[in-house]
Amino acid sequence: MDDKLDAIFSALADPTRRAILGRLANGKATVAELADPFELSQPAISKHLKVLEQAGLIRSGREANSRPRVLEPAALKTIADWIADYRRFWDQSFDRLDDYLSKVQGYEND
Amino acid sequence: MDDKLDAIFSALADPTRRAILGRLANGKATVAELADPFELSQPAISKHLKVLEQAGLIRSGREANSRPRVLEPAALKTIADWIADYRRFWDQSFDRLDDYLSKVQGYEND
DNA sequence: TAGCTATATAACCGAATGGATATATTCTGT
DNA sequence: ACAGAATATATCCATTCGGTTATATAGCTA
Repeated sequence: MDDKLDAIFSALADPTRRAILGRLANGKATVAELADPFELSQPAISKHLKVLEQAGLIRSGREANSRPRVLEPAALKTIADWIADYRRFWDQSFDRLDDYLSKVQGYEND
Repeated sequence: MDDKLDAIFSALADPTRRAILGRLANGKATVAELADPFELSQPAISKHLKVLEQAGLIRSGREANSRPRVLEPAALKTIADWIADYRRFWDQSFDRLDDYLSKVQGYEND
């Protein structure tokens, strides 16, 4: 599971890959369509797509001549769930904020 | 802002660093305390801490001889907000799920 | 079958990453 | 002022990463 988080977070650490996901949020797209906005070679895009696919963030289809990609939301949920464990640290509605602030400001609490 | 996301996601892409954040969720800790669970050299831990700090995920304090670290929740919120834009893709309550599924399964929709 | 289109794979390169060991810095206590 | 503790910085090394160009593969169309 740690490996899964590693792969997802590091896939998301690249702005090109995040932009690709953004495009796929509008629906499936071919490699050429995904490459279009970037000044990168086609193989560079294919590499990014492979990273995203191995992280489980997208899937490849098959359609005539092309291999369209679609978003795979489960992987995004995986890290959303991970982050949710920290939500109390910024969201007042978890109302542990006071405890947290006392720690940050160095008032002893152990 | 893209740079900020790059730094945060890539800081989180390492299991040691995520474990350090997990420890800091229980309150501030010294470098020695943070290093304790790992079979890594002290400088290696200091490097990880620097990465976390430059991503804005933690802050350094000063206390007698030591430089305790505390969690900095704003950075986590930054990526939580980023992910929230995709929430509709897995959360039924956003009820665009049907649209999404039709795309995934390749039924034409453009 | 030949040629075109869409995409993948291979080989290579420089920069960045994650680790180590050795050394420097800073504060505490005597 | 000195010795020890806590931490940071410097240097080095192997590996990974993100890009390139060149080439291979697969499907479509004439």
